[in-house]
Amino acid sequence: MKLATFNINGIKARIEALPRWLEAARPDVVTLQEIKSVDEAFPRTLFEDMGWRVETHGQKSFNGVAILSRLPLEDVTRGLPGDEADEQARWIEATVIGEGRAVRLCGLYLPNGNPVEFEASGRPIASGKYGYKLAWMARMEARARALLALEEPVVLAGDYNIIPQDEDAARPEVWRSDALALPESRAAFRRILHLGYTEAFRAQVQGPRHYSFWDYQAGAWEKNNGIRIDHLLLSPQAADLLRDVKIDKAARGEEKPSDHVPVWIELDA
DNA sequence: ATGGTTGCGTAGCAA
Repeated sequence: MKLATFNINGIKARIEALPRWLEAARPDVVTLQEIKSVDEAFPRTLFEDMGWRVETHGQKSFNGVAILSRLPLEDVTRGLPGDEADEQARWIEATVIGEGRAVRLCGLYLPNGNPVEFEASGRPIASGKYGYKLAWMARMEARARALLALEEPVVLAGDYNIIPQDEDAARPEVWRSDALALPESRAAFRRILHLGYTEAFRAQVQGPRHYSFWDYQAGAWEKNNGIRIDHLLLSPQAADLLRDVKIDKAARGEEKPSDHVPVWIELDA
């Protein structure tokens, strides 16, 4: 089973690039982030005509996640539990029915968290967008813990807006006081990992200069000034099935690209 | 130091 995650930065803007990538990469399932569309405006039939099942959790103008699948999906749920008042569309789950076995798949778009406010002492203040990010991650930790209790293959795939370590940025010094790299953000990410998840990419690839996002500005792509913020976390039962992982870097160099590239894994399922 | 870009939606925010 080939599972991918792809922050497309707007379905309307990627109406050509996304189908092109799907045809070339042929994943079985894809979680999409930043569809930036309400469910009714998502071009569902375009993908259904290509053979994809389509499940969206959209929102006007911002955020929005979706799952496209060639395999059957069951028990689709929308929204991250833990805050009924949260209206941001950043979480979708489905059970993917593979040939061998089923995988519980979560597609997530973790809050960016910028701008961060600081006290005079230099300590970040956990309020506003940064506070929302940390609170959201605490809710995700609870959901990730509950999913582990299933003792089944679980994949948490998406745009985490977390640079896990300095080696995951071309210019780590630029990100020191950014919500994507602040110690509290990284610690919250590690807390989820340390529940018992495996980060798929780092299970197979070591070392610097592996990125999944390059800013549109200031020639970031041309200078390879990127960051690695799109991740797939695997429960132990999923990690045991991991065969291959790849960041599809070439997608960033194609026509009208997203600022993120797809990351995919191959599971023995 | 500043501006550098793209998307959504048609101003200004988000990233």
